Amino acid sequence: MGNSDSDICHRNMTSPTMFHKRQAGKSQTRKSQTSALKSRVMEVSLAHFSDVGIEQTNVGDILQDADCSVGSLYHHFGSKEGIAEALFVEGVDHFNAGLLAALLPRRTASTGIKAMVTFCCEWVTDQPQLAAFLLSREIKLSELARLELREKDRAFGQSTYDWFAPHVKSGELQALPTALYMPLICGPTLECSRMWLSGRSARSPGEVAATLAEASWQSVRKSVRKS
Amino acid sequence: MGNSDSDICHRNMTSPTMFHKRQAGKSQTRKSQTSALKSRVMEVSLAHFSDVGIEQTNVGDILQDADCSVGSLYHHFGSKEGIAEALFVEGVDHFNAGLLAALLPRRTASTGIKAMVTFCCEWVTDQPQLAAFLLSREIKLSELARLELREKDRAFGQSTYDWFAPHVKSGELQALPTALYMPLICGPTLECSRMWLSGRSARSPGEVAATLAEASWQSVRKSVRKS
DNA sequence: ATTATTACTAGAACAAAATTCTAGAATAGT
DNA sequence: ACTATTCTAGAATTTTGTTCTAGTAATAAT
Repeated sequence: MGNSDSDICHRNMTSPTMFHKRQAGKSQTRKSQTSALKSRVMEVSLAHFSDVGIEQTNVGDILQDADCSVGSLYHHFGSKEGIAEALFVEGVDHFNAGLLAALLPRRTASTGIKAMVTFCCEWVTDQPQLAAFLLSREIKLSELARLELREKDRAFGQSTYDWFAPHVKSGELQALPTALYMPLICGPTLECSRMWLSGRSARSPGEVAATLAEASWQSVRKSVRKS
Repeated sequence: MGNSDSDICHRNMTSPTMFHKRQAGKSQTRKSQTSALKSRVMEVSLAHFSDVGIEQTNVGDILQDADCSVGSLYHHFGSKEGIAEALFVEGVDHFNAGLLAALLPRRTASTGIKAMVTFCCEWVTDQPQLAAFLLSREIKLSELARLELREKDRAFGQSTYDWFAPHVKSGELQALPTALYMPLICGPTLECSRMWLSGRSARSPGEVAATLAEASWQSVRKSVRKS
């Protein structure tokens, strides 16, 4: 309302560009610059998130450390939680893929189960920051990401179940509700990981991998006891 | 600087009281009113926290739902995180106390371990909100609370270990690094709980308690296999 | 009983931080 | 060449957590 010729006081009085501070990489394609920017933001954010938590991390620091502008960040991620969401999905993907790669080639029930546990232990020990982020907080996901993740979860569950089924049939593995295999096999390891990552335990999962693998195997194998 | 008689524009121009909206409970003692206020805040906060997370919860909503003033809230809790901290400590206390109460009276290794698992399952199923809050986020604790909790953790670990030790000696339980007992016994259950609480699994821990108890027992018992 | 001290309540003011908004630059598509 | 789209930029805005001053009830001290 009340726009006149003399009304020169627009919302933005300054020209936001003139020349760009950040066009350093002159010869690079825009595409690669963009994807580099996104990974920089995610990397920097992960460091902050796993250090002080999402809430305590402020966007300004991410901007500064990743040498990114407000506009770019909100263009690519939508919000601070959006960054967390992207990290979460990427992390789950990476973990699931690795676990399957460790499991599928095994031919016996015992080696398969133990490979799963061992993989968990190594993965957590190898990338403690990402592990801490995935294990310590439940991210508030958007509806879209929730569905995407649900589907991936389903596919992952199916793949593992396809591997389990023959061994259940052959009597090596107990027949259990599908939803119990993962918790029984990886639950103890993940719990140890949480302890270690939060400093409540000194022993890294890597150090106790063999013990955990044996114990978890005992919890799901089918066996007749002596006593 | 520059205070004069005419400088009547103080920081607070309004009298914040005059009469109080909230003095409804006339006959109650101040003490009980206060503690009622604190529990109201904690109850309301838990609902919000477990629903949308600490970050997404805004203080204004808590204030409104708990019918509390800004001043009171910050007097009692110091900050939003302070409320979370209080909830966390209270929750851990309650859980640990319950677990010990379930474990200590048992006389055999088998019944003790199974009682622990069963208790976990029931506790989570009985108070899903508190469980979701405790399981899904790692709270940023103050130094004071961290130490307090560390000490409680130590005492709890000691109590459980005192119960375990004789059974290890008698050969019923495996001799394991101390830090592994809890993860092996409760890890699968807690993992199932997370699944259920986040809607990824339909089966409540309560429904699968017996199966979990048996499996966890197999993972820590000492036994000679037939095969 | 009177006063001093402390614990608590109240909400306006403040500060800090997240996000929106407008606009310009690079790129892709026609 | 021109149009549409994606991306970058940072000032402006909004939101939200927290501080601050002031007043009230309860308790302790004199």
